[in-house]
Amino acid sequence: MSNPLAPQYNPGAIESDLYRWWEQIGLFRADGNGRERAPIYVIVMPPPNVTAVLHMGHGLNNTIQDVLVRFERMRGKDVLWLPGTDHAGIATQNVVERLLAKEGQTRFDIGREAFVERVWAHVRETGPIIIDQLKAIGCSADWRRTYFTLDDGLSRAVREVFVRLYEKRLIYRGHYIINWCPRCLTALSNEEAEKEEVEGKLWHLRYPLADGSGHVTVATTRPETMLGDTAVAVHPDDERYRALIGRQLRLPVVNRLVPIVGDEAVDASFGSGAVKVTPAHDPTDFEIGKRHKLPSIDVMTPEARMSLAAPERFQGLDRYEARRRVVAEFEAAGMLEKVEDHRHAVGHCYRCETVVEPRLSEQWFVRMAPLAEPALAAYRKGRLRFVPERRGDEYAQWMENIRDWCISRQLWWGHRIPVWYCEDDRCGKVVASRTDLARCPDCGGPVRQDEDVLDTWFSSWLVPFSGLGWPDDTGDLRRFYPGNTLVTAPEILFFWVARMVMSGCEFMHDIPFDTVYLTGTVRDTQHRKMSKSLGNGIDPLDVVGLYGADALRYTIVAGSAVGTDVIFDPNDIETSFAPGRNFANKLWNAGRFVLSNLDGPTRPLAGQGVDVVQRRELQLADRWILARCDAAVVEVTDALQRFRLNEAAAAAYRFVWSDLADWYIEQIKPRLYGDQPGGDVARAVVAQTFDVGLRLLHPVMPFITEALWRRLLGRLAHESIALAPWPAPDQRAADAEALRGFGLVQELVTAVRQIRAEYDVAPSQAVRVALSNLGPDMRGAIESERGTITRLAKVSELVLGETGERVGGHAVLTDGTAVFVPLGDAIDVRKECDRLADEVARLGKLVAGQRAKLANEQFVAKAPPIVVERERQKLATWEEQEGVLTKKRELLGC
RNA sequence: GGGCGAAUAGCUCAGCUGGUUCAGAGCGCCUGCCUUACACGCAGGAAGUCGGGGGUUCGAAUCCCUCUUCGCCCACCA
Repeated sequence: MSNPLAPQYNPGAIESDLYRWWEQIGLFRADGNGRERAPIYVIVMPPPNVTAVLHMGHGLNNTIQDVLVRFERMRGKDVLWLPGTDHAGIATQNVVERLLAKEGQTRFDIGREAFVERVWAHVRETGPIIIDQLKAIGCSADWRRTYFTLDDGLSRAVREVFVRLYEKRLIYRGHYIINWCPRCLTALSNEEAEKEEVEGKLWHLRYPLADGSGHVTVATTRPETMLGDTAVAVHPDDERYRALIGRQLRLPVVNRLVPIVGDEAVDASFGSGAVKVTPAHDPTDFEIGKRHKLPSIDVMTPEARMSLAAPERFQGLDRYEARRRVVAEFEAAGMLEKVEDHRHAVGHCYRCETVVEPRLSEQWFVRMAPLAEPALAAYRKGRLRFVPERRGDEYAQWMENIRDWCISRQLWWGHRIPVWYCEDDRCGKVVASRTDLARCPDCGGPVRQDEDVLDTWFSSWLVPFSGLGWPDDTGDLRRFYPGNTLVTAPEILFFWVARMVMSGCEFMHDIPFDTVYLTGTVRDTQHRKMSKSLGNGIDPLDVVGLYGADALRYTIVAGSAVGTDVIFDPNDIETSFAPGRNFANKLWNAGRFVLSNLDGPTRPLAGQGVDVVQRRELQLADRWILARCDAAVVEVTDALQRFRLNEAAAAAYRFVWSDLADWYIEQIKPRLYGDQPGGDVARAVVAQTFDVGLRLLHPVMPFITEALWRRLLGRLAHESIALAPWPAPDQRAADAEALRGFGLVQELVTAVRQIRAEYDVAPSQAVRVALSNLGPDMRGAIESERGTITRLAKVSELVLGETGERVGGHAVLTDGTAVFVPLGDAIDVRKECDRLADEVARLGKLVAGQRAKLANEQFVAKAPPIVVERERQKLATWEEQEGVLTKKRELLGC
């Protein structure tokens, strides 16, 4: 019959057509599955931090999500995959940079309104691109529900939450030292300021006493901030300095008098024991300043240049240039005591990696301790679990040491803070409002809205319910909250995951999900995180273009064990993704073979009709593959349930490639070609087992399995494998006898092939094979699989019993069956003797070791009886094999 | 500075509650095959003191201690 499929799998056209078709039949809609009384299952996904480009991390993350979603969907669960594509915050940063680059600008000076309009026009234009990319790798979310941060629905949720927290006094505003990015010109949360160890210096600077009677040495890593010093602090119990407390120092360079104060925060054992106090530029100093009512002098501009508060010759200098000048002036004045190397942690902006500047400013904060309490309790009670488990400790540790969340950002995009200030000085009312205000609700005077916007995560932490329509009481919300599983990247455990749990507890009175699966990170061969700036990334779409989405997905899944990172070599995409590419092609060709040998519906394997295949019609191989198939179902299902995606992929791979393609399909060829009877049975069994294989693989390789499945078994036009039932284990398929029997067939074929290869028997040359000492399993196997053996091992004649010849190749199978391949005088007797000697020696060692083990009274007494029995069996087998081979040696005259 | 993880074949990694998956897979490598599903394939093969050392146990890649090397998370000692 004609074969419509090309021998080489060509993913391109197939994949895009299939995706379109899936969308047409409403496959991904939770309300379109047509299931009843199904358990509820929700997976939400994180905001991609790049707007228009999918990177490998997202490829990984989304693939794993999709594998689990498809698995659950096939198991009949009502799946809602809520795709949270947040385009504010981080994403917008990228949009802005791309826009600027496109227009050759360094910044926009077009005013807030025009700017926001400009950015959002671009977002609207590029937004769908990431979705198209996710579609290209096969992600099956319900994209209609994709949310954008500035969507009306989401804005309502954000305001609702803000107002509620404000009214509960869990949101407050105040002057504190926050992390400031001088490049992004905004405040950052603690989590956004990534601490990184750097090699720095510790400068020891001398500050003279005002009366000229000596000096005090302070140690600092940041000399430039001394321009803003307003005191020097020492520990009140420090004998060296106690007498100096209350005295004045003359600050060099700026020539200002500052007091010496005593404060417990000072560690007398570090540096010189005296610390310069700069309340405007250091959190500790800020606290000291508050305790001693010291003035704060902000010597820097938002861009981290020296401000007008600094001496004139420093004004406008970059902070590092100012540092050099300050040090130089100290040195010139002989006030630089020494400089030491010093490793310390410095905060870096997580967007642009600029060194963060601690800066005193007025910001909005969320009081976190009350919110963390129930979120921590949920974990402690075991209601929330992490995969891998150890991530739970990180979660708990963060919750226990939680600090208030700085939520205001001095950016032009994102949600404006919904707070209005009355501009009438006599009123001065500050209102948080769910709706825009035009005038003061108290005095009716003019109002202005806070200029700041909210941290992008302030909308993201609400996604599990805001994405379902909250604060309205929607059907989605009742149905899908709480969900079950969150799959995401470990980098955003605190940014996002922990905060979602907190918001869920606070606003929905329940945790949003009970399981958090944290994926690994994609790294290059030097274990560096893949990133655009390093240029060590792989664009998943390149891989899709080259080998198809299924090849990408299989490779990703096969490589991601729980709790470990995934390593790819960006310089060798071909080798990196060869496993997936090869397997996709293998599957495709197995499918081609099966399809070209089916010419209509196959006979049912179970059920009532007259047509049903009877058990006695099954050959040993049929029973074997059915048993293997059942084992594969159990393995894959179990692995997916335990989030061991790599094991699921490996089990399905083994079943399809090793069992089905390498052995079963080879076995049934004569039957299919009509050279042997029973073609209809072979067709029925291969159709069923291949069908099961496709379904087991569908979550990992959706396109190719769908393409093959639709052509198989005369499916109806609207049927999709994605909605086919997940294969159930079938006790009736269990068949230990068939597994043993066909296992021996495999052993025998392999043994003959080995002998053939060993003695360079030409591939076209058939050989005779003689078997002796066979057990009952082997006899049964020969009876039903004689043809298989002779064909696969290229055997001209299979003789039971001795042949009387003595020159040839020997082997012995695990059941003790002796295999003899007579090779006449063509072979080197010496060589065979050596081979046998090696084999006997190997067995001899095993036997000796085993005897010693069993002679050990301790072992026999202490090991479980089952283990002891097993070891006895082993010994018996080895002894028998050794005996057979020793006899062979004697016959050969070795 | 505190907490955690990893080290297994040339490369990337599995090996889960100690004992029949116990030394594995894929890629790479060597040999032979264009056998009418597939050369992105088939058949065969070489290759590892399971990072070093010590311990527990009848038995350790697996559990404990220690050292070495990488990595991650957290951290206001200037």
